[in-house]
Amino acid sequence: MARAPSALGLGGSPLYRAIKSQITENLQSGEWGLGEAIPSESRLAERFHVSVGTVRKAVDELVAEKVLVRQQGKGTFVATHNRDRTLYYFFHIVGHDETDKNYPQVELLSFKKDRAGNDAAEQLQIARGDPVFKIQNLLLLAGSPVVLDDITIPVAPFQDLTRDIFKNRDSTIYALYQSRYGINVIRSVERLRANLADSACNKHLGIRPGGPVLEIRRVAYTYHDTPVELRVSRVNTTHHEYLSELSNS
Amino acid sequence: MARAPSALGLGGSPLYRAIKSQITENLQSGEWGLGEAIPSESRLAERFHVSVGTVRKAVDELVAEKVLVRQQGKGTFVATHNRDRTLYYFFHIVGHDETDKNYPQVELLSFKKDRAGNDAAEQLQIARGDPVFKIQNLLLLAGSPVVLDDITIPVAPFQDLTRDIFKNRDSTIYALYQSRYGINVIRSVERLRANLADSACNKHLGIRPGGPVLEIRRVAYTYHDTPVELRVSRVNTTHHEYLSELSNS
DNA sequence: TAGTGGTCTAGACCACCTG
DNA sequence: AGGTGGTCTAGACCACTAC
Repeated sequence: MARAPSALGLGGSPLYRAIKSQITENLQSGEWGLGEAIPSESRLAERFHVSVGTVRKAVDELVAEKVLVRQQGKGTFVATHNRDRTLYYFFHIVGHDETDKNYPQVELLSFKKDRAGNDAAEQLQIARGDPVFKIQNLLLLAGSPVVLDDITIPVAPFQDLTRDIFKNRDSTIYALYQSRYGINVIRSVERLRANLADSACNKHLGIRPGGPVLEIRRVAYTYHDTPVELRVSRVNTTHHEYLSELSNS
Repeated sequence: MARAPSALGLGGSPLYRAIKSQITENLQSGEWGLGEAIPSESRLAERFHVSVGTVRKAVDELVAEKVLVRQQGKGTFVATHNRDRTLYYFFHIVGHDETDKNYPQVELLSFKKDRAGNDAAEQLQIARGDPVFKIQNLLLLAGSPVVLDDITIPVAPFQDLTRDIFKNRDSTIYALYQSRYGINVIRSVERLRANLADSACNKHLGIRPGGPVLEIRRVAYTYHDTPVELRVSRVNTTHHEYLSELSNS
């Protein structure tokens, strides 16, 4: 019953990786939209001329990467960046007693077009002076200001973005990137350090000058390790903290 | 060619979970020691009376949990908590430019037996007043003091631990827990906040009083979510920072 | 009842390592 | 050459969901 091995596995990589790539391409091309079901495993197996087991292995990895979601008896669906998912995947600020499970309230402080400085250009892998959007957000938890976000994104992938579009988004910022611009944030690197409050922290977070403030510098990436966004957050850790869970599964 | 389904899958859970449990038990009982190879997949399949594919699925999960390590052509080995692995899995302090790939130098400042206070008791899920070891460590990176660790562990699982055993360990602290006490740290939860330096930070980390210091409170867990260790770290983030990578794979 | 994902089997060949 | 893990196939039955 053996079949031709590696029939499609060009470049020496296993077949299921090739299948995974093809599925990813269909995802990116929009053939299967957000939240929709993709074809059943047996149909995919026919379409790609491989066995169901091979499709399963490809889908397994995409599920592990949270790109797809399986539902037994129903089908396999394209994951969406909704509040339940993204927010708590990339948002790590909780109350000291961790009871804070409310969504943060967001206040847009400023939205402007600017040019990339040295640091932003390097982090976003664009040229210095390239146009970027600079956005300042204030996050309130249980009514009090806790996080001050300075977001920098290149203009290029977000051409038609305006203050109104940004402000009137339905859900999270990453959901906006995904639904309107087809950009899927799948990875982030955060660097944290302790600082002393400057006037902005004092003004917006109510930390007294010279008080402690947690600074988080995050770069968010999409496929192929392409940087999408640089975000510098300043956190008032008087009643909240940054939560990092490291498990193995 | 069908076989009796769920022949061993007691309790409604899939067979490969049962196999996984049996492998884990053999691991914990010490039948297969650290760094040793476990029997080949075909032998395990015979031993447990299942097919190789089922064994593979069980081993897959244990590999994902970093309990086992596969090496093509050689075999499957029991993971060890050596510097290459644990250290960089649970140690997140890097230089601002991330060039710091040197092992930290450790200086033991104090080691004493004490009784658990309210907070430690709660975090470690033991009774208030239960005996604990309290250990203070100073970590130097590139020669300068950067991290001050206050470690609290229950005496119970570490009965015969002494200052000498602790100080003269071969490798990392978690490797000691594993090799001498059979306790495998597999998960940790860290909570970070910004503080102002106290006298201890000033004395050991050279931060001026009132300077910013990053505080990390970590609880490390072994199997069944049993807490093993409470560790409060104070970090001088003048030239170093806490690195958190969140990917999906 | 029909379709989907979830589990399990049995056996093939490949890539890699060791002797 | 023989053993090990890595990939792939083909087909079975189960559990769940929808109609």
